Amino acid sequence: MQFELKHTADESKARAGRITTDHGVIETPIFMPVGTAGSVKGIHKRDLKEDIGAQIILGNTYHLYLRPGLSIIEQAGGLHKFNGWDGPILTDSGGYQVFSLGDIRKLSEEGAKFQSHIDGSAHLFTPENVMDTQRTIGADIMMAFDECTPGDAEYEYARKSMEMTQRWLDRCWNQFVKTSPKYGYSQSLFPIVQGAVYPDLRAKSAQSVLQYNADGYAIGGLSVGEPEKDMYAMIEVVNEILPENRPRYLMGVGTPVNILEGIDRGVDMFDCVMPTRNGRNGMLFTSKGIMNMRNKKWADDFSPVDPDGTSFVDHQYSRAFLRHLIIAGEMLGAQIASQHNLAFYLWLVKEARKHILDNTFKSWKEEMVRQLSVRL
RNA sequence: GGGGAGAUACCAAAGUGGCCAACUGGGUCUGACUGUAACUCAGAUGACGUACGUCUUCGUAGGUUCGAAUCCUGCUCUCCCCA
Repeated sequence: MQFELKHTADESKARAGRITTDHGVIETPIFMPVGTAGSVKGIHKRDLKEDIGAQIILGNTYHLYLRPGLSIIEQAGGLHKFNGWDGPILTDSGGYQVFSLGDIRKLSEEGAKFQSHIDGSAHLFTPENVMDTQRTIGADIMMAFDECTPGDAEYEYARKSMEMTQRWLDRCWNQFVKTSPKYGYSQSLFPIVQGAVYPDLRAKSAQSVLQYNADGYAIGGLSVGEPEKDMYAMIEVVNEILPENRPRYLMGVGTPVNILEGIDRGVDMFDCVMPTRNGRNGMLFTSKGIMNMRNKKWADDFSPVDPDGTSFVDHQYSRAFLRHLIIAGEMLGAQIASQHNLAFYLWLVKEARKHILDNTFKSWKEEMVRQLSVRL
C-alpha cells in the first residue's frame, strides 16, 4: 500500500491524497462505508460502487470470525471473493467490541475473552490470533488489536489502557511481520493511537506508534462518549505528531460535521455506521440539513428525497413515499435511506477534496458546517 | 319471531365497587443512534397547567352507594345461534 500526499489546503491542515492498494486506488479524504458482517447493510455491491462511489469498505474481524467463521472465508478465497467486493477492504480488529460488548467480555493482558453475542460461547481474542484472522479474511488494511477506551475513562484507567494497547500493538506487529498474506496481494497493518481525552497520553501514544513505520495510522477511542470539543482537541494533538506522508484514519467518526472538522485537522480516512444505521432508523443527512423522515411534515411532500442528491434514489422516490416506507417498516425504506446517506457522505468527502485542491476548503467548510446542522 | 353475547380512549383489548384518566398491543407524535449485540431504543399520546393539581370521560338516560367503567332499571345500537 502506498500513500501520496497531493496537497494541503491553505489556512487548514486539510489534505488531499491518494492511497494505492492492490485492489485499487482510494482518493483521500475518504469515507469508508461499514460492512460489519461482510455486507454494507441493505446495499448492493453495484450501488455501492457505481451509485454511491465507495472506494473502500470495512469488515469486522469479530463478527466475521463468529459468523460465517474463518473456514468458510478461507474456502471462499478471502472476503473479497466471498462478498464480491473487489475494491479495497479494511477490517476492524474487534477492538471496538472490547468497548461495545463491555458487559460480555473479560480483559486481560493476554487479550479479550468474548462471550459470543450470538450463542454465548467463549472466544479468546489475542493480538496474535487477531492478526491471523485478518490474514485469513484478507483485508487490504488490517487494524491492530486495541482497547477502545471509553470516552469518560479516568486518567489512570486511560493510561493503563493506552499502555496495554501499546504492548498489544507490539505483539500485533511481531505477528504481522512473522506471517504472510494468503491470497497473493499485500496487506498493511495500521497501529491505533489511544489515550482517551488526555493530551499527554494521546501524545505519548502517537509518539510510540511511530517506531513501526506503518503504512498508515489510526486515531481510536474517540466519539465514544466524550464531548465533541475534546475529540477535536485530541485529533489536533495526535496529528501534530503523526507523519505527513502517511494516511491518518479517525476511527468510527462520525456525523457529517465531525468529518469536515476532522478533515480540517488533517484526517484522511473515516468510517461510521451512522449513514446506514441512522438511515435505517429514518434519519437523512443532506447538504441542506438533517431530516427525520418519521416526522409528519414529510407525509405529503411529494418532492424528490433530495433534489441535490447524487444517488438515483434521491430522484426516483418522493419524500412522502420514503416516509411511508419507513413508517410501514418496509425494507425498501431502510435501503433508500441508507443509500442516500452513503451517497451523501461520499459526495461530502469528494467535495471536500475538490475544495482542498483548489484552496477553497476553509470557507466552503464553514458554510457547510452551518448548513449541515440545520434540522429540516 | 325465539335464544345468547356485547357496547371502554384513534383502533384492538384488559379492567367487573375505592389502589382507574383507566393494563397491554397497534397506530400516532417526538427524541436518541458515531471502528454495528441496533430495520433498534427511549419518552409522550382525554383537556388545561412547567408542576403539586383541576376538570371532563368507559353506548345513552336514570337509580343504588360515602364512592360506579364496574351493581340495578329503561332505552339505543352491534354481533352470534335457532326458526
